[in-house]
Amino acid sequence: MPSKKSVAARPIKRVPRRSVLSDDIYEMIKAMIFDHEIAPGVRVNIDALAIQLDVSQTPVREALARLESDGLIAKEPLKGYKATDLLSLKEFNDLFQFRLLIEPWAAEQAAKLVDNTGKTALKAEIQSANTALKISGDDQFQALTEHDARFHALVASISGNQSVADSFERTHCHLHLFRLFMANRLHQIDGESRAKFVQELFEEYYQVGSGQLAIKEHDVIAKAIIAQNSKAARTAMHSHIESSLKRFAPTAKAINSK
Amino acid sequence: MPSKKSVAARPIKRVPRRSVLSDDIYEMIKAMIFDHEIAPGVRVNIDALAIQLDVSQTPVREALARLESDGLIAKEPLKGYKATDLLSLKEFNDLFQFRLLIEPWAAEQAAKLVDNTGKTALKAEIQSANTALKISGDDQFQALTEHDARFHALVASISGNQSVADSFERTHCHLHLFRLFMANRLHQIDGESRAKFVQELFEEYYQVGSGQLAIKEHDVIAKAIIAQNSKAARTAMHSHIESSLKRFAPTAKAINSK
DNA sequence: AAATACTATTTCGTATATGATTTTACGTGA
DNA sequence: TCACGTAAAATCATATACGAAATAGTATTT
Repeated sequence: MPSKKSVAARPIKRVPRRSVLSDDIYEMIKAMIFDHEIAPGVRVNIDALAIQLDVSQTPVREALARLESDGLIAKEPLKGYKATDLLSLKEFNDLFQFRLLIEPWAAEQAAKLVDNTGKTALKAEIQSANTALKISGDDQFQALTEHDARFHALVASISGNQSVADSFERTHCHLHLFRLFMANRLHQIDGESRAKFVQELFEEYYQVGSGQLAIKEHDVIAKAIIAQNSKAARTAMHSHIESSLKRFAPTAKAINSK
Repeated sequence: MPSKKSVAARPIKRVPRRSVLSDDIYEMIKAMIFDHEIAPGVRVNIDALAIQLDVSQTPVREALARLESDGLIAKEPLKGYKATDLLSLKEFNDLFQFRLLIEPWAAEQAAKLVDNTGKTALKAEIQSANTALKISGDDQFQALTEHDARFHALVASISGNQSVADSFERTHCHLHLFRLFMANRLHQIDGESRAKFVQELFEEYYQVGSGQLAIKEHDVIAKAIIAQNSKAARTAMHSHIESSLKRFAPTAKAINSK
């Protein structure tokens, strides 16, 4: 009797769930940290989080263990997990110094090793940045930040060195920068003392100015890599990171002197 | 009635368990990977591991999630965890390239920023290396490897840049190198064809030669840092990593062409 | 009134049980 | 003999329940 059954069973598309629940939970919690739904320094209650996400504790625990490894969550034994604090000014500078050590080299290697697939990917990413620039309103900074993260990860991956690419990704630098930015913006809302100063700084400088500048610098880097000009790629990446540091420094300072 | 009880309860030393079980399990599993109790590429059965370590599945899962983040364990959804394969020749070279990017810089910074605490720690670590050299037999290589890992981590930490120190630690480079070495040695036992070649290579070259050479190079680096000669520290670290690469390359090649 | 001790509540850590998916083994048929 | 299919075993993923530890709050004592 089963011959017909096997035929009948065929159409049932076996989609072997590509991701498991704990992976989804990991991404969800990361997103919650990203947009300050879980604020820096705030305790994370496993029970409450499990209830909120409507799952059991087990996948939440696995996700938190990974996030701890990532340095996004800190664990105090027998006390609980808490979101890590925002970058101090020193950590902020250290992070950029680290990037200066590996990213210019990565860009140089990328220029040496890039193939057609890589060139296409770079062009596509630059294209998506230009699209992001046309977005207006609140989402623009997030769109630009996401492009930024993807672009730098792409260059690192084209460099061909997995160790370098991994170490860069694990800094989660764009996540940290976005958290700084968000914290600053949130901070303005209640403490309106320096409102004018910071308001201008962001609405003007970051959303438009910095965004466009960063995109233009990305463009220079991408063109150098595509042209396989390794020296140009290296120096373009170097100065991009340095000017990025300069653009973000006021934010980092403002937060740390709050 | 409880006054006497409180007095009686006093002597019970409250040792607030400094580490939690899942952390211990994490270290245990890492150690099992380290000495090939869990061989590269082999599936890790959660149930069996939990029974073997005499704990429940929960801490094992948390530990495996962290090890996955570390790149020591790979996860295939709904299939299970498996120990990552040994470094390919390319990964081996990439890893050393990565180290060349950050460690010479770290040594340079360490020389600039080192304080008395750091100097003392460096001297102590060099001392422990000389002790390790006096060990005879099977444990010597492990002792030297452990010193090696500690020394490089120490320099990275003295550099003062947490991002750099973290990214270095997370490469687990000494763990990977030791696994390569162990695999090579284990491989010789059954496949005795190239036994003489490899036997000599290790008993002679690595256990004595490479060990002593590495220690001497460490000594040069340590002295440069203590003398706060940053340029010397940088170049010493650079050439140390390069000669380390040369010493280990035959092992990496032998394994990958097995 | 202040400090200490005790109790209660919350929260974490661990263990066990259940359901879903995959792998393996076996048997039937070509 | 090989291929296909079914069934059983193993294993992963998730949920729930229980026990232990820490914090907070309250009461009592000095």
